[in-house]
Amino acid sequence: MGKRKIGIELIEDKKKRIVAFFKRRKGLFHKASELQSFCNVQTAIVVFSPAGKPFASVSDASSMNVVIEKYLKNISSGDESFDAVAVTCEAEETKTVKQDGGFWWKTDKNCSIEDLLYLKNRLELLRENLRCRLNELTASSSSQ
Amino acid sequence: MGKRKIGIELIEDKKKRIVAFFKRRKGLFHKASELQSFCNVQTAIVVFSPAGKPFASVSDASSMNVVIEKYLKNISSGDESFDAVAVTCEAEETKTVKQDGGFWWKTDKNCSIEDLLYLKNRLELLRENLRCRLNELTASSSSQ
DNA sequence: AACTATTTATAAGA
DNA sequence: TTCTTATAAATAGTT
Repeated sequence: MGKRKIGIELIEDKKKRIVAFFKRRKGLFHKASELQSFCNVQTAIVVFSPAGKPFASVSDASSMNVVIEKYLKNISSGDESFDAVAVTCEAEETKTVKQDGGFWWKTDKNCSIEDLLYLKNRLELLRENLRCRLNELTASSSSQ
Repeated sequence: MGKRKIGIELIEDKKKRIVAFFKRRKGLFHKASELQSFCNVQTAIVVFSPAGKPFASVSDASSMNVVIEKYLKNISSGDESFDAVAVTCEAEETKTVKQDGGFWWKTDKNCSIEDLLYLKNRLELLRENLRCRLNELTASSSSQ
């Protein structure tokens, strides 16, 4: 949107990229707040700036936070039934990008078993990483 | 946006609300993916539909780790500026999409309403538990 | 930070 | 939902 259309690719000019990031982060959060107001739903968004600074937008004290909490709770309790929903995108992935503006969210109608298994594996990896981090924290504090 | 401007308030007509939710969830995730591509940044969004169905969009498999790691660090350092994740859900949504070599969008198809509500509840407890656990760890280590 | 030419997103309607 | 269309919003490039 704007004076010229830009392709779905990294904005090379660093300065422009930074400016675009702030404009778009603002826009994204605004959209989230509209969604909350119009539809009365919870939303949680986390975005890291190019410099690595986190920005978050949460509809209330739960959403994302809740996700993390639940996840950790799951880890500590050893409950294996936890099943979260996760989606992955690769920012610089350019393998099979569609040209007509038809993006990933408007294609498949069916979620394959493979997709679900892949997702499940991703989540299990995440849990393991969290477990390790907690172990570190626990170890460092108990060793005092 | 559209043929008429609507105020920032709940859309009373339930049917219109559902339709708006669908459109806007799609738009929100689209904006997130653009942000990722244009600025090469990580994003994470989680949304719960009025019916409690979770929808998520995470930039990549490791970003969720990053988000949580950052979240842990932020909490322990007392930095409250952190915010993340947006989620949207739609009661009858039954799509899951994968495309563009890494872009994922999972709505749901194989999960029951019960599963989703369970997930939602689990998520809503996560943060509190995390905070408590970190407080314990911080307290025990700093008191040494 | 503002402005504005354009592109996008989307509320209604079919 | 799905598509089209009239409008409102977002934003790229510019000042």
